[in-house]
Amino acid sequence: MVDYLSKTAYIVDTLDIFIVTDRFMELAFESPVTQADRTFIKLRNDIVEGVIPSGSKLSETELSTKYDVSRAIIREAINRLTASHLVERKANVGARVVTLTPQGLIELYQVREALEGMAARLAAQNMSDQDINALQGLLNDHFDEVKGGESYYQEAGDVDFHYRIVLGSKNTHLITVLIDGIYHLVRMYRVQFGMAGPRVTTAYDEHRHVVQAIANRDGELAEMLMRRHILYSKNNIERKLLITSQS
Amino acid sequence: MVDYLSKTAYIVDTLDIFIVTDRFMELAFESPVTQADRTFIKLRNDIVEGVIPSGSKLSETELSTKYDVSRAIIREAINRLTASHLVERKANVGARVVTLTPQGLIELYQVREALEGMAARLAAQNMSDQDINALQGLLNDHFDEVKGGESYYQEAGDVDFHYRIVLGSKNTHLITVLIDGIYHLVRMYRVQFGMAGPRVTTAYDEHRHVVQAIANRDGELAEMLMRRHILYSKNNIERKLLITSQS
DNA sequence: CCCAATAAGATTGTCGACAATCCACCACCA
DNA sequence: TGGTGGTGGATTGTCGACAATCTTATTGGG
Repeated sequence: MVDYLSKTAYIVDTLDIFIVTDRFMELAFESPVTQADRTFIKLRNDIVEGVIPSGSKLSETELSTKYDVSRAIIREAINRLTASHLVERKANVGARVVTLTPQGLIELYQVREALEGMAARLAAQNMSDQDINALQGLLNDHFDEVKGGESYYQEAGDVDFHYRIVLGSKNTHLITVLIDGIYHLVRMYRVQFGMAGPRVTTAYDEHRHVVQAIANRDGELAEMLMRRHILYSKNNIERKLLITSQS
Repeated sequence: MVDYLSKTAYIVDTLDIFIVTDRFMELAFESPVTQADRTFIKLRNDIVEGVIPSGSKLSETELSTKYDVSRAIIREAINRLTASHLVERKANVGARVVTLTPQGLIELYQVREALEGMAARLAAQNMSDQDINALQGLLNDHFDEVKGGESYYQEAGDVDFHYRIVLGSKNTHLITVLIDGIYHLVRMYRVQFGMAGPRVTTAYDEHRHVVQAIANRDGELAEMLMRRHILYSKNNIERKLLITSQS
């Protein structure tokens, strides 16, 4: 299993590297290394970005020629993607990219709410003072950006914020389920349903309150605030979905 | 991905069949079918039951002779076990069965608390009246057993109870993460740290209260009660761990 | 004309062999 | 003697071919 807390992590998305800032880079660059790893990451990225359309079939032979590896490697990659809930597989039939639905998005955010709420609670109890300081510094940087009108930085900032808190929980299960699994799906929804920027300033305030609760070592409050933050985010996305589906 | 809500589920543990009662059997018997599936289930069971000791190395060649299948199948099984957090794998080195630690048990129960709490909340909103009736009937049966002193049924009853609520959430992610992943680890801890029976009557009351909240369609309360139930359970196990480690 | 059984084609499942990597042991040198 | 570098053995990673299964098209019957 990937251990994000020590330096032995061996699988990390090459794309998230550009989202998560500086001090996590060291983790991120540690060893993808086997060919199955690389193919898995490429495939995952193509799926998340929509290069391989949602709902389409994943032919093993086709992919093996496309990515120039043997079928065994494609199979392993597909198996891992199945574990991440990015593709579904039926025995003797094949694998398909998951189809994105409003219902699926809602279910996803319900799980996020539960897990990240707990992560915030644990972070309040397990993060070092130093980590908390860094987190506050991060928020200040974001504030300057938001204030300066560079609102397109918000997405990266949001991801970074959530990553840090999840990692701060020091709970291996939480970390892997969220970072290896759910976050990729979330990003897939974001990209393919086309929801970037907004909600910048209010989200920023919510982040600040969560961090404040963590700094006060108030796990219960941190959990409540984080759950609300995610709930608002869900509502916001749902609203956007309704609008775009009407137009 | 396994779809427990429809009838297309294709991977189900053969052992859980004996734990989960009647009306889920139909789901459970649906198609294990590919050889990799069977090997995966056998291997998982041997790991959970401790036949393959916690922390031991999983040699692919050795297992392939032992289970009489090719190495490719063993590799696929190991990959799935890795996704379930039952084994850990390092590139070019090999796979090992996870080592069980008190810390790991605590982390596991933290995740359970978050996920099953949410499951109870969603079950209150998504279970059919009919399902709720069945659940209440189940509890009554358990009551008779507990009253009659057959407390060894409690473990099965407990598992059944939790399964139903998780399935009642109707949330695919919750269902797969808990049933395919976390529950097997929980059982592994139960078996190998040797913690069967007790806490029967109090746990029974807690179950009853949760069901009552669900019947009242009070999701918020159901979540709170479920979280407490799991928290108590965790504390109980921790206490036992301390005792056994002292003696 | 519609439905069912069947056969051909294509896709996934499984296997054994070869290549790349790691690990432990041993020799060699400071 | 302690450490460093290399070598041999064993294990994992990768590959292409064959077997089993599903899907689709076709043919025959009602």
